[in-house]
Amino acid sequence: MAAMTMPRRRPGRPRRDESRPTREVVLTAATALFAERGFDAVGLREVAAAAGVDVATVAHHTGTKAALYDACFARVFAAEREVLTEAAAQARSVLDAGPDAARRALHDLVDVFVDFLEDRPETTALWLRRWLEPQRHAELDQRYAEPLYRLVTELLTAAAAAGALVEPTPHITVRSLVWAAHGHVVALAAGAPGARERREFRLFVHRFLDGLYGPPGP
Amino acid sequence: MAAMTMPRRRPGRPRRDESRPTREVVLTAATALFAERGFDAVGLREVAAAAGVDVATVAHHTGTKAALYDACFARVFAAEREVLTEAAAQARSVLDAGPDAARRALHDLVDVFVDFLEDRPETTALWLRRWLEPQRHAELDQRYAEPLYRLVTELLTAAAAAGALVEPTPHITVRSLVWAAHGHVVALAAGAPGARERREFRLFVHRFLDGLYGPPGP
DNA sequence: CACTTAATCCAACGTCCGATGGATAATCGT
DNA sequence: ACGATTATCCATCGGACGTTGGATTAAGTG
Repeated sequence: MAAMTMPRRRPGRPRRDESRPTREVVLTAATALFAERGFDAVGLREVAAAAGVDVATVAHHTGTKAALYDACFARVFAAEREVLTEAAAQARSVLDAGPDAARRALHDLVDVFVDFLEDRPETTALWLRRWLEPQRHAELDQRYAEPLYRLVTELLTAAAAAGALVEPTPHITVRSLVWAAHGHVVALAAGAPGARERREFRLFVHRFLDGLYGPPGP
Repeated sequence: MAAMTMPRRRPGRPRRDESRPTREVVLTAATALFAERGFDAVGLREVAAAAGVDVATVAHHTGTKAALYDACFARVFAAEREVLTEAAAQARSVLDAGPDAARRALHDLVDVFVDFLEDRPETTALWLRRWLEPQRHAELDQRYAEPLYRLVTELLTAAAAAGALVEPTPHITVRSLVWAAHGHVVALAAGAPGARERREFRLFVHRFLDGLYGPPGP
């Protein structure tokens, strides 16, 4: 693999763990703690201990505590954006291949979303904290939240325009599904029995989406 | 009005504000602050200042900071429980008066719930904080959250048993509706245009509930 | 009037926090 | 071999925090 892009080791004292950049180790530890207890309840010494380094090392890699917080959010949300953007593009590509194909595409899209949240439950925790304290996350909003909502809302709108489904208020539908999914993750974390709950929630969402496919016949 | 139940003024230094008990003033101020920023980001001196008293007065009336926090939650959740319990009883009483009546009763029930949340948005904030940090609210769960969920879930189950609607997983439906409502309140707080959004969200929920009334005909 | 009771505030204590200056170690470039 | 560069830790500072002891005020009670 391209030796040109493989950066030669730079001068300086070597990292404690050569396998993973210290910054990544710190961010991972901090993300878990922030997700569980929030900005103010987590001390930098605690983050440092969880990452196996000194508090000054944390500061050296991520600056102030607020910058560390933002970096944790950005990393998680960027991963989510990547997954969803691709899934939405795939859904859109089969949108006008008939109502059945469109329906399956939307099912797949929400399944990808729910899979992602179940796999990385800290995403839900961070989103909830962001919603609770919008003033602390103003910039993140424009970079992640708004584009994602717009993406999926436009997808629903396009599906409705193509006659695939009936949807008078797509932005409310999207928002409600997103929140229902977060509620699902919280219920799982609170100890709801796992496998069955996961299956039933997907069926619930599918059933709900199918309800949008035109009014019931007479 | 019963002079017997009207307590004579007890000895001691009079309150600053004779019209409202100091404890209530403190709880109201603390609730707003905790809802907005959470337990750790709010200082007792800040609460005291918002209530117009000294920090020692706060301690005198509510004990430790954790006790003050719990008292705020209990007050808000008790109000919610009161409203919902009555609305659920009313819905249940007309449940077997035919599908149309049952449908209207469920619409009314969720309207009461959404009305309450819109009226007191701090309820949503406190619920989200409780979900994020369940270990801090173990006792509140048993007193408020579980009974409420059980109440509404059993209502849906009874409605399904009476043949009024089709509902394979009532607990998931209830939870999803609750979370969608909280998402609605958060969107309103974030600046979504008010009156229209309120109307559309109710229509959305009604539409969703109506989708449970049997599968679409062939 | 004296005594009790209740509400309020002031001042202080010990603790923990985020941030920082500076020392040390290990690697690279020359 | 030697300075430059980077990573790491130790020690510390000023400030904010929750909590508490004790003084003060104003009412009821006898």
